[in-house]
Amino acid sequence: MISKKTKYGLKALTYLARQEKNTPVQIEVISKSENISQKFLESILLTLRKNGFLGSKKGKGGGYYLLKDPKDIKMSAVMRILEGPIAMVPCVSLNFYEKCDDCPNEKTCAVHNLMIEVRDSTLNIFNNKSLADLI
Amino acid sequence: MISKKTKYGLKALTYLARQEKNTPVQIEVISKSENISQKFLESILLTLRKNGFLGSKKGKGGGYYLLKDPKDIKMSAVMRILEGPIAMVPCVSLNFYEKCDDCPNEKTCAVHNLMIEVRDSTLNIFNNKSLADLI
DNA sequence: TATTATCCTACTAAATCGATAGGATAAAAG
DNA sequence: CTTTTATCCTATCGATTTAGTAGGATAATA
Repeated sequence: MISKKTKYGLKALTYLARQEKNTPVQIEVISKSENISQKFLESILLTLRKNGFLGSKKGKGGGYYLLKDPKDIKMSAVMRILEGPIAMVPCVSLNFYEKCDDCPNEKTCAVHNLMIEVRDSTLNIFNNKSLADLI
Repeated sequence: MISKKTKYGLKALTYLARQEKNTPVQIEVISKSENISQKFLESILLTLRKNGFLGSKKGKGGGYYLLKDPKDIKMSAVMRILEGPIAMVPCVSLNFYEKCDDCPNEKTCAVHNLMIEVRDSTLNIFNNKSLADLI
């Protein structure tokens, strides 16, 4: 299960991707349109900006806008920023790898090998899906 | 990310599946072999028994044993008992469906449609993988 | 009757989640 | 300049979940 943070972040990104011009959209507008708590959304957009997905503008006429073409925003990149690892166990994660305390040998761990398969199939979707494909 | 409960449960099941005879194995034996807290494992095996995967025997020579042939234990069934939904959002879950509060229309929700794809690819693995395949 | 091992309920510390509060900062309008 | 607007940023918080632990009840075997 993904967190609401991730879900709301994805919804906000698709909202911005649907704008024809890359003119800034205020948090309030997105939050009302997508039924998301404004303050919560604010913190989500902030992390998306800090990670290079969004630009922002302060003051009147300000708001958030996409920095890249939706075609060039891969779902795998977005998911990793919002949700963290795509893998189901840390010992199988490509970007957030951690060794399991209980496992003496990954190679022979049944769970490990199963979860590699799951990771690959999920990654295959997220790597080949851009924000543009969501609209 | 799956919980440790799920991970430990899977490991315990594969441990039992590796036994040649279906003779009961004590919690302590599994917990030591797999480096799992004995009391925690106890509660996990209990839910696996209550859900028809394991049988148990009390007293000396007692323990847990598989009720079915490992070939007939589908990963999807195990995952649903241990972890819950396989889907990444409740509105896409086949067995644990819940409507999203914020979403007026599932059909047009970009996140919804993306997560259906992910669910199907994950389910495709778990449905076609039995406990026997893990060994 | 003693031993062994599961059964079962309740509790808990720590982490995470989904926000909320409130002021600082910067840009634009008047 | 001053007011307005909107993002920036830190801190806090209640609820829930996670990963166990405690301790006794129950049942089977020797």
